[in-house]
This record gives sequence, structure tokens and C-alpha cells, in this order.
Amino acid sequence: MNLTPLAQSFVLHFGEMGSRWGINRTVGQIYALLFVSEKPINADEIAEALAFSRSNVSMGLKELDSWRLVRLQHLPGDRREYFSAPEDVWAIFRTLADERRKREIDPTLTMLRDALLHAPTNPQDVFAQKRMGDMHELIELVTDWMADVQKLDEHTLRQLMKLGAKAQKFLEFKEKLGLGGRKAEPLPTGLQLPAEF
Amino acid sequence: MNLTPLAQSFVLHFGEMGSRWGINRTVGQIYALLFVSEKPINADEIAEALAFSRSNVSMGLKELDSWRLVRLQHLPGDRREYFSAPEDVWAIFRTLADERRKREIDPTLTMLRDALLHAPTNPQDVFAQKRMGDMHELIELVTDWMADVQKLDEHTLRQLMKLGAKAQKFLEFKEKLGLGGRKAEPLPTGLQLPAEF
DNA sequence: TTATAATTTCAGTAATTATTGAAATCCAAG
DNA sequence: CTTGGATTTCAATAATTACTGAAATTATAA
Repeated sequence: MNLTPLAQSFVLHFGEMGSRWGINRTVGQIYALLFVSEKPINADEIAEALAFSRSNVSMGLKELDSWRLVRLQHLPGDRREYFSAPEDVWAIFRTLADERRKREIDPTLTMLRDALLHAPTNPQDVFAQKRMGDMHELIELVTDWMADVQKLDEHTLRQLMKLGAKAQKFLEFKEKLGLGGRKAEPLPTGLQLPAEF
Repeated sequence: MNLTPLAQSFVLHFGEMGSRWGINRTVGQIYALLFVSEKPINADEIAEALAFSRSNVSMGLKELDSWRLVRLQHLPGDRREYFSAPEDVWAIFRTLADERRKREIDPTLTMLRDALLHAPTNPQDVFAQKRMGDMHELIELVTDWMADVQKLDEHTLRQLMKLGAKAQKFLEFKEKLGLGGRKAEPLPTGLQLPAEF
């Protein structure tokens, strides 16, 4: 297992970015290696390719497993465990978004909800609760929306994203029409726009 | 400057989450304190409230400044610097998204673009480049889209998010119609949907 | 200017996190 | 079962990151 210069630079980059992404160098490099490997590889091969100790690789794989970013499989006639990174980048994106939400956002939402539960007993807390309420509302709105978006299949998601700011234009347009609760107008095809539109 | 139990728990939470968010305890706590403070506060008050050294507070504020998360101002008749967290949570969200993109994503996009520049010289690199291409395409699509979304003002953004998965339904609906390049149909109001719709 | 309050820098130290090798555990083949 | 390779755990240590206090710098009021 020796890396080509291309794979090498990719792996090293992931190692260095790791700290910014909240994972360590080992974990970043292992993931990068798996990502660009055509075939599943075992822990010894990883340790050799990246010059990490076998135990460090074990830790790293455990961490990647907790992020649900690696798949474990067995090769016939070989009792060692082989690892690979799922191939569908859209699925990876979803996994990553889910895990980050769970680790980086949900605890804060819980804390905020608790904090907002009790009536404030002094002016500072009145203000603080207002701020926390703003924060809570925003985070909840954004994460719920992200959760919705994440449910979309690749095709629809691609469309939505390519649409980009055009969706904004549509909303602004809709505003201009002053549509409060208009009924859906029949289109020439005979089908109707969903009620929300 | 002593904290109420409510502010205390908020501040401690931010300190602990800091490591998951890529900032340290000091920075997290300072930001949290500023966020729930009605009035701007100076570095000495921060140091006292959080029991950090004055120099640590200086470092933390510098870091927050680099994230563009604090505002510096002067109070009449006082030469000390007073800090506050901007009040508009939507603006904060935008700032945060911009900075994270710059720090956590842009370097990787650059690396990927470089890696994709040169023709592969062996089968492993052919595969690796395909993977990197997939990753690059996805990241670019998502970040460009996020950049578009971020440009929206609070009102429009709120609408878009509340719309949630409904946008999906609309896209699916549009699909069903089999609309390749149809012309916009006149609506009863006389106005027209933007060409993209 | 000068004096001095305010802030930042930085080298030293503390605390945390990452990594290793050895020992323990697990697990499939015989 | 038992054996031996495969994997994980864990205590020791290396490396990194956070934090402090003293010194240096900056900036404002007199």
C-alpha cells in the first residue's frame, strides 16, 4: 500500500483540515484514504500506508464508525475486516449533516429550551431569555428546514440547488401578487399547483 | 459583573460546546456572555465575570473579532473598549456561515481543483480523480446554493424555510408536467412567473 | 510632549488531546 | 474446546493547545 502523489496530497489535506472539522489528523487521513480507494482495505494496510500505529488506526476507525462514515465488510477466505467509504457522496452529505446536527446543535437546542422554561426573576434574565428565544427560533427553523431538504433524493436536491436564488425571486414575485390565501389557479394542463403555491 | 444562574448555564454550555464548534472554552464563554448582555461590556468585566486572566480575554476577543462576531465601541468619557454581540441573529447566522465556508470548505475546494487539473497517470489516480470530482461537484453545488440562500433578507429566508419540503413537492409537480422549456403562461393577474418557473 | 491607563504580545507552564506498545479480549478455523 | 490471528483497550508518553503573568506596546488625557 503506497500512495500515489495525488492520493498523498488528498490524504494530507484531510489530515490538516481535520482539526478545523472537529476530527483529528488520523481520522481525517484514514477517511481520505478510504474515500479514494477503489477497493476496501484492512486496518493493517491503512496503518502501513499512513504510518500510524495499528492501535491508532483502530481508534480512528472506531471514530469514523461513530460518524457512520465507513462500511465494514469481510472478504471471502480472509478473516480480517475490510473498510470502505460509502460511494454515494449525497448520502455522505446527509450522514454528515445528521451527525453534526446531533453533536453540535441538538444539545444547544435542549439547553435553550430548558432555559426558556422558567419565568425570569430579574431584568437581566428577561433580556437574556429574549436573546435565547431568538437564537432558539432561528436554530430550530434552520435545522428543521435542513432536515426537510436532506430528505430529498439526489435528483430533486440537485434541481433545488441549481434553482438557487431563483426560488427567492419566486417568493418575491408571489409577494408582489399579494397572494394571501388564493386558491390554486388551474393551469393549462389541467393539473394544479400544490395549495402552498 | 456577576452572572445570574440563567446566564451562567448559558455561558457554561457555550464553553463546553466550544470544542465541538472549533473554538475554545474561553472564546465560547466570552461570546455567550456578550450575547446575553444588554449593554456592551469591557474586557475587565469579562475577565472578572468568567474568571479568566485579562490576557486570555484579550486573545478570546481577538479570535471573536477574526470571526466578525463582536462589535467594538467606546463609551463617552471612558477610554476602555466595550464589546457587544450584534443583535440580529440572522446576520450572525450569515457571518458564521461565511466564515465557516472560508475556513472549512474553501481550502478543500482549492485543493480539489488543483488535484483535478492534471491528467491521471495510473489506474488508481483515475479512480481517485473520479471520487474527487464527485466531491468537488457536490461541495461546490451546496456552497454556491448556500451562498445564494444567505443573500436573502430575513423575511424571504423565513418564508423559504417555512416552505420547507413544500419546495420539493413543487419541483416534483413541475417534473410531472414534463416541462422542458415551456414558456411562462400568463396568470390571471396579468403578471408572469419568472422564466425559470 | 509626558504620564498613565488600556491593551496586546509572548515566553513559560498547565491542561488537554493524540499516539503508541503491550496486554487483554475477541473470534473463527481446526 | 483450543489455538492463533485479529482487534481493542488502556496506561504511559508525546504533541498540541490553552492559559497566565510579566513585559512591551499603544493610545488618550492632561
